[in-house]
Amino acid sequence: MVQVDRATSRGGMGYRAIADALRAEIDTGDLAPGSKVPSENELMSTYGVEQPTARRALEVLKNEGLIVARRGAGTFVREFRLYRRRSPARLAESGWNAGRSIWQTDDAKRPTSIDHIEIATVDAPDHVASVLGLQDGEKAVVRRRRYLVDDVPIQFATSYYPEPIVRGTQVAEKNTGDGGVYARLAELGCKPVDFREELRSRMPREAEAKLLDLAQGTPVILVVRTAYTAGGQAVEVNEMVLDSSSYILEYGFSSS
Amino acid sequence: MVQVDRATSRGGMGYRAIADALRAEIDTGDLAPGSKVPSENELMSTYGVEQPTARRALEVLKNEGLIVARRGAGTFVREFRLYRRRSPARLAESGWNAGRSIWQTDDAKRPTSIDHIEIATVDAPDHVASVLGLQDGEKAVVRRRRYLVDDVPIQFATSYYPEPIVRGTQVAEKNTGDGGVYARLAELGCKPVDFREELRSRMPREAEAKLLDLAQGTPVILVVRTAYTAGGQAVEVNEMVLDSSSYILEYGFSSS
DNA sequence: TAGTGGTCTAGACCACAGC
DNA sequence: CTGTGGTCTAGACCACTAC
Repeated sequence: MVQVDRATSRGGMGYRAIADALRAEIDTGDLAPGSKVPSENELMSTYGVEQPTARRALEVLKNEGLIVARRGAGTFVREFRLYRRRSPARLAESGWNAGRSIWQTDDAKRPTSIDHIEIATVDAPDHVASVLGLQDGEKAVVRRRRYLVDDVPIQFATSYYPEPIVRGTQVAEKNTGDGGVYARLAELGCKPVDFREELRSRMPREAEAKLLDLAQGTPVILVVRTAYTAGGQAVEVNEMVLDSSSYILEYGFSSS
Repeated sequence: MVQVDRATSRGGMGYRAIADALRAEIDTGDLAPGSKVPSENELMSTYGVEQPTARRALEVLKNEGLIVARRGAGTFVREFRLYRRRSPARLAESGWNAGRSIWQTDDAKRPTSIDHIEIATVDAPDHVASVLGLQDGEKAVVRRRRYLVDDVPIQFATSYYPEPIVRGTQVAEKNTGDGGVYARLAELGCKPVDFREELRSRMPREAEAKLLDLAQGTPVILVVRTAYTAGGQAVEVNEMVLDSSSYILEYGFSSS
């Protein structure tokens, strides 16, 4: 009796091979975005495997962010709709920058909104206190809010400001007035003029996935913006959590 | 006889609850980076579940990028070592930008190298040809290479240049000479002075995961840099694939 | 009600690391 | 050799969706 390598071939296909086959169909477009992927039952008969094995194949593609399952309905190839964020924002104007982009978006007319606004005065986390130069006992005003495009959440942001500077101003109120927080800071003699943004990407924590309604296999992009006055003082730290499946980030700069 | 909701509680814990418990231990530091996570056998007896269930719990954390399994050895809490990439590079010099960063790195003395260098003349992909303004039939010189830090691959980059411009120059050779490609382009009257970088993040394709030796649950960051001459002509498109677990990206800019 | 995805058991065997 | 992670079967039951 011939003994077949069970873990790898077993004469049939393993869940990896099934995942590869489906992924290939997605890549070539045979399975177009939005279309239905074969059900577990169909995979079982097509590839001659049991349900858990068929299931694991789909699990792989879910974790790669290629498909989404809807219980009772089926599993579908994922569709993406990207939103472009430019830093600095003036990049949106024409210039060498107006040329063709690698990825196309159509954000111009998509309705945007904000919800979940929360304002508080807190002891800032150590890393934030350090950047803002807060002394022992000095607090921070924190503003949290969620951004939506087409009523879909795509970003959650948490901004910190030195409490001694913004105490009693509109920075600590829901309505920050014309020009927003930066205009208020300017009136306080702390106009932000230099900016640094630090970025990372990783898989989301559970709370982040819930807040942004992320599908399995969707990383988040962490953007931390620090704003400095002309004097070099940091007056804002803004920690943003972005749904990576909804964003293209764009930066522009010139050599000296 | 009391009927317990089987899918959720069953009296014991589901794989999600087990994953939550382990994740909490990682978050609090009870399970420190590098330390060994309970084996499948231990989870089975601790939580009174079968092996596949214990296994699925670990699978969740793997897909979140929190742990890595080494067959025969065990499963371990992941350790990260971050490398900082600054754009523009001059940000490295002092100034308002020299202040404390949110994430700390120690790249200064880590040895970096390049391998897998490949150079070819090809028909550029449509989106690249469009950006470079290539006419029908005009080709592109493409340079591919992989970047390593501490002999660990962290980035794979593919650069395209208009073949009519760089034909027969060192841009199309392995050794690009002093100052690299940008110095050669300058000599050709095509000095890059303006830059745009577009970023995305997503889970890696299989080929990307292999090339960068990525652990499960590790997204990639896609960076596409387009370089323009003073005349506004695009002379380089550089598509980079970054291991998100190894990188912090930093951008700086000033208002007006 | 039928079909689809989601969870779990019970048990088997394979591949690999470390002692 | 033992223990660890990796793969698979066979069969059960639950929860949800669409008809």
